[in-house]
Amino acid sequence: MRIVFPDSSAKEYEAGTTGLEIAGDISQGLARNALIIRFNGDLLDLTKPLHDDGGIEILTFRDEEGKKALRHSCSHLMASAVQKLYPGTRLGIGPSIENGFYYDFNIPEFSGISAFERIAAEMKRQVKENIPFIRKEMSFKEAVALFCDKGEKYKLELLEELRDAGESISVYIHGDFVDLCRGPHVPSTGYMKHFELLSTAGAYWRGDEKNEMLTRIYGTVFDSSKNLREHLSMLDEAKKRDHRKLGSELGLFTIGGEGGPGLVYWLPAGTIVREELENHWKKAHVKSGYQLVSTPHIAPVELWKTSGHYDYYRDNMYFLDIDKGEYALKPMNCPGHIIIYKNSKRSYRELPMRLAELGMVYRYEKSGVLHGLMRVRGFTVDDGHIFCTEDQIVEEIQKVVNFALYFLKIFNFGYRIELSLMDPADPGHYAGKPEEWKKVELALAKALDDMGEDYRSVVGEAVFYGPKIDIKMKDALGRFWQGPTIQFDFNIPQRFDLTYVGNDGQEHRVFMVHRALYGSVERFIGNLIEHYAGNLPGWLAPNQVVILPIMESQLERAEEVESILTNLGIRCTLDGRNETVGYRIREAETSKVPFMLVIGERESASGRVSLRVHTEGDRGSMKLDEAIETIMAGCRRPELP
RNA sequence: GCUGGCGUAGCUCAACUGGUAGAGCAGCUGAUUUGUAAUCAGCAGGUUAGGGGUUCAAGUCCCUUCGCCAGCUCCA
Repeated sequence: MRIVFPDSSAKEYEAGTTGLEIAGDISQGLARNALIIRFNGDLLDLTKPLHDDGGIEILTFRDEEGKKALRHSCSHLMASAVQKLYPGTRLGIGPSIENGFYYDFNIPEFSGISAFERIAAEMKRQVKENIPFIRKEMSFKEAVALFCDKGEKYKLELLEELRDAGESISVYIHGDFVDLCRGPHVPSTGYMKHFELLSTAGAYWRGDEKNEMLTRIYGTVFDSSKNLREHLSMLDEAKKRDHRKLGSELGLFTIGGEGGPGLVYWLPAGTIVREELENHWKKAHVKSGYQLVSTPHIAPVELWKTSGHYDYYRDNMYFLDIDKGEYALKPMNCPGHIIIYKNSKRSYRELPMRLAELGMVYRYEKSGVLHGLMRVRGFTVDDGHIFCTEDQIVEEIQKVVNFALYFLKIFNFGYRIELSLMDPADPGHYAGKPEEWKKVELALAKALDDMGEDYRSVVGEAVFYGPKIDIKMKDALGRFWQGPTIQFDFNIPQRFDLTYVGNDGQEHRVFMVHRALYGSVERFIGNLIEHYAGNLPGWLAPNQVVILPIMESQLERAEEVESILTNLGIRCTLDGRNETVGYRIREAETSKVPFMLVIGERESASGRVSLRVHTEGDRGSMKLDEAIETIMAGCRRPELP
């Protein structure tokens, strides 16, 4: 048979040769690293004998599919260990996921995380034994008989769904363990030397809260102990950067408890961070052609009926009775901006009209989903609504994407753009006419194409009221977060009958775009804290400089320096406490103050200071002006767009 | 919301199978006058999340409410 390689070179092999043998023919190293193959587009086991001509790709841990196969194989390995140690364990599902795998079980008398050691020991034993994974194909009936025999009720339920698929059913066997599985798998258990069991949690069977709760065990596996160690230390680092921990250590905010779950109380230091972010946001928006507005926190329920929120978002809203009317706390800012738009008859000459507000919204979120600043019940959306004509769409989208990227650049976030489009199979689900959708979808794509931005189109991901562009931001640990979002809206202009008078004297339906760049100010600050590990850039640091006189005799000079810095708009504090310099420096370092000015006898007499930079250390003695210059540069606010 | 875990001083954590709470840090007071990540001493701090129950006796066992954490589900 003729085998073609990815570089389009080709070679003849005898029929029945396996992927592993072909890999070995290329190099020993490749054979060692190979996990599975892609053959004529199908992912197959390395050990499967090949019979036809075709294109082969040998996949290793560096390939996404190879990684998945190893992790999925490891979930089988773990399941076999669990089933051996806990007889009577019924298997749920055990897929690979980003960064690892899990398996859901119904385990009788499971002892939680303390069982990990035993499970891991059994897994290691099997790794050492290097048991081969054997694929076996069988008819639907045979498979039912097999799993029925084993009492695997969940597997039988999964099988039911394959009943009419008509394909033959495949199972994978290693040792005594059998699992319903499409594959592919790595050749044997010996491939999973570098695994780690991570955590356990409850999970509903098939993700449905009406079903029974199974025990889920999470783990991960890598191709080398180095990579495993790196991943584990990344998890460790993420834990250290947890914004909830840093937020309370740095005195930025407090959430929940007596103050109510999911409600954020900004402490003075955290308020400075917020104010700086918001002020910069406002300036940047004014400069970019937005008009700032402000709307109330509550509005009559009729407004929410008109907007449609009452129908589809009621369960997440808070209601209150005032006089004889019913009101709702705003879960979104758009209806408020609509009222402002509708305040007078609008001319095409006023468009595009860009309204922006840092608007606090309240949404009922289920108690279990609340998480620090990332998921709360009251938060500030940096909302903007653009009203424009059809001709202006492309340009407005480009402007707003650029504007969003400007904000990510300020903080050195990476990014990835997603364009969410309608599902053409289900046009009834969406507001607006399909031909309008097409037009706008093309306009969004054109806007991105013209800018030369890479993006991924996701069909069927659009919300019902319009297509959208989501920008996911990538932080210092390589994690992606929900970032700026730009959403087209066919629904609201229609519901509120939003129009403008064109140059033809006729009324036209206005086009509307919602956009948020920080998303939620609260969540964004959470992201910033984790991204910077609490070492916020100078302009955001609540306290920018600590002034440290060494002895009481330098207190007067220290006060002079303090007032000089304060007059320059630098946030500084004087720490003249009766403590050693070492002690006060340590405290300034742990509270992550970017700069320290130490003033001793030598400096005091000569108008100098000794500058120390957070995490870097002592910069030595210098003229006050020189230190101020360094401090001002380190605390400079970002350039406006 | 669901499942599980947890809740002891401002923070981090102790208190064996039930025998009426203890330390470090922070705080306060004093001594010390300090040269780049913790000077010393003293003092104070708790209805053990709230409520109810079992017991001679509850931080510890049971019930319940609240909150927090992990995961699931959800996320216009």
